Amino acid sequence: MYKRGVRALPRNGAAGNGNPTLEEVARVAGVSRATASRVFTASPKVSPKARRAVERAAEKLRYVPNRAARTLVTGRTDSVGLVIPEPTSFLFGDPFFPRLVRGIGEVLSRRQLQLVLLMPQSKEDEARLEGYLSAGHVDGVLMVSLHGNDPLPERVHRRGTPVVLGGKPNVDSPVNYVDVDNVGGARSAVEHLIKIGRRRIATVTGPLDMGAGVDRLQGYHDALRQAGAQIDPVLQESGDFGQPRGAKAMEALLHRRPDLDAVFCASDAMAAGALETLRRHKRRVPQDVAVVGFDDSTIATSTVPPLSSVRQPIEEMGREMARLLLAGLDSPPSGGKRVILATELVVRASSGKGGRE
Amino acid sequence: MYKRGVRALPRNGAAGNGNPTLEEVARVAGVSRATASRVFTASPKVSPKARRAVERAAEKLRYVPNRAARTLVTGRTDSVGLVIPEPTSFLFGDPFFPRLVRGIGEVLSRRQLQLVLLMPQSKEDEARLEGYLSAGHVDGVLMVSLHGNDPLPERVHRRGTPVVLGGKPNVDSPVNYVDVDNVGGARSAVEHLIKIGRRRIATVTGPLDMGAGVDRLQGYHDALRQAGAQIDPVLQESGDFGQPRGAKAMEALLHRRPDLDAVFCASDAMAAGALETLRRHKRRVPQDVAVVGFDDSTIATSTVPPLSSVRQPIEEMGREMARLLLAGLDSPPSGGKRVILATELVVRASSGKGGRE
DNA sequence: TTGAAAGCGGTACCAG
DNA sequence: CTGGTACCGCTTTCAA
Repeated sequence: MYKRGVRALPRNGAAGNGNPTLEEVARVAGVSRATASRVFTASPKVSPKARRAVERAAEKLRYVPNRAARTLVTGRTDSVGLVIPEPTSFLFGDPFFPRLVRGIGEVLSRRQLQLVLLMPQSKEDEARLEGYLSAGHVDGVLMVSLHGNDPLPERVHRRGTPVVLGGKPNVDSPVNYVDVDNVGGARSAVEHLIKIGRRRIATVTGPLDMGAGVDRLQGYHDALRQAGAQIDPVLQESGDFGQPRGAKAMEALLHRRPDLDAVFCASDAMAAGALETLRRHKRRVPQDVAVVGFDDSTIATSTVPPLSSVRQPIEEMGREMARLLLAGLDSPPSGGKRVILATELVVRASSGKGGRE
Repeated sequence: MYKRGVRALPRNGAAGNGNPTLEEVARVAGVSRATASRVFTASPKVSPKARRAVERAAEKLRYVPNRAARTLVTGRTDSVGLVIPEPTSFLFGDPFFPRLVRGIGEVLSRRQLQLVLLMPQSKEDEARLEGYLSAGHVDGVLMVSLHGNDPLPERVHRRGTPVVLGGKPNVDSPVNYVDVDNVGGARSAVEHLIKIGRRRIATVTGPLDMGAGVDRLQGYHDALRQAGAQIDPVLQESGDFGQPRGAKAMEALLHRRPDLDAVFCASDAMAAGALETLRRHKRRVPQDVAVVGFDDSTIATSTVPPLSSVRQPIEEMGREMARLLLAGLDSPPSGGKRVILATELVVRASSGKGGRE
């Protein structure tokens, strides 16, 4: 009874194409499949002669190992997914993401891991994505820009796939995450505004269904409270990190409190929007209204006047996420690890020299 | 002699985690593995009773089919890769990509295919990527923004993986592609400039290692030649599609030909850069110098004055790429299919009313 | 150092 | 309609 070659015609399924298999390489090299395999798994115990024979055969046949087969036995895919559930227009417009991806890529690339970016655009996409991630397409998952109480990370985590979040999840969750000190950053921004003598300090918040949005608002509150100031909801308007909403929010704030003398925006893009509105309303910046943003992105230096802003180490955040994931790849399922990175206030003309102090 | 459960301890490799297998689902459901499999492959021949039993068991065990195993036998992964070999800063900055991704995503999503974005950042990344793509991680590959004579698409194509390019490859290649009519678009832009009476028409080209760059320059030449004008290399400066280079190129052109009266830029971003430079040199647009861009992106309407530009159907290009790939997924390896989409000139103030005609 | 063989978790053919 | 079973291509004992 044969074990192979029983069929008259090759079955049509089978890895689709007629790519060479390890078996064929072994045959050409005149060794067993086991030995050939050892060559590709960098196993130590192979004679130089056998190794060369296999390498030559592989080259000749243009052999590439079938990942599905390898994954099936090793349980590894050597790739990790980065999930960003944002509309493409947002994803590609925000200067945050390229920096994050760069940081992540640096670390993963060194470990020969393939980074695949996944961008669910709808509820159905997310459902399918859960299957994709749970079914062993990737060894681990990084997720950022989660809104609301997205169940995806926990679900994937529960299936035994290592997960690291960028940004604190909204609900308490056993999933590892890396975040920047949003509370502290916002607090230092507002403290700075207080120090330069501003008293009616407004804020344009981020999306309040995201940790970053909530925390930056928290920092704003903390600083005011600590200075013994009242928290006035009229001085607070919510946004979405995008420039148009920043402009609109500023409009609303000016309407409600024409006498405000400073505004802290939870992103540079929104701060840029606020500047537009202030200009239209003939408010001088920083003389009449001081402005501080958050991110210290390229936007901050290209506005007129340049924006004071809270700098976050985004590349480092990406690197740290990747490192945390790598750690989780080797060791058994871990959870509850968190890393918080420091932020730093950068003062520029929008709240600095030329002001009225 | 047992076939299963021979080992005292479960082997540690094996799909890593202890996720439930089809075998277990079948056992719980009281049916054979074959029947259970039929339920998940949407095979018609299953009794309602058996089907329900399997579904219940699967639910209870939180079963998710192992993709590697399935792929190994079917040869399909139900995912397709989109390769964009650009630095992250460029990728995320250019308004071209979100629109393309949106178009692609629309079509793929409907077919339940997972889109994975791959962004090689270095030569090593590209080498690894070739392995990833060739090893059967994806059923098909879309590639855009290829520079020079990148061998990747042909290599992957030769391994039997369907490939569709966005943008004409530089060398003649058997790979399918979708492109917009860059030559025609550029020609109509320049014809328009001629028609409004401009005679010393300069151009800032795209990267000349890309089809889009070459073709738009070609269109510029065609229009001039057809009008019986000389082609003056002094009126030509090369760029990279990015805004800073557009500004610099304009600088150089003004220096060489202070009397130029129009400029055709191969991208809106570069046209925006050119506008900056013209403003700095106190040239009025369009009175002294008319400007036309390419892309008709959001940039075009936000500059002062708004830019005339060549509109390209980018979402449609994405959709068409996806459709072409889908066609290739079902049928045997095809090649040489090409789709060219029409472009359209949109005239705005930078070359229109208020001019000197 | 090497080869034989037992699976990894599915799919699909073949009998019944 | 169902179960038994032969693979898919590779890794990894186990013995030789």
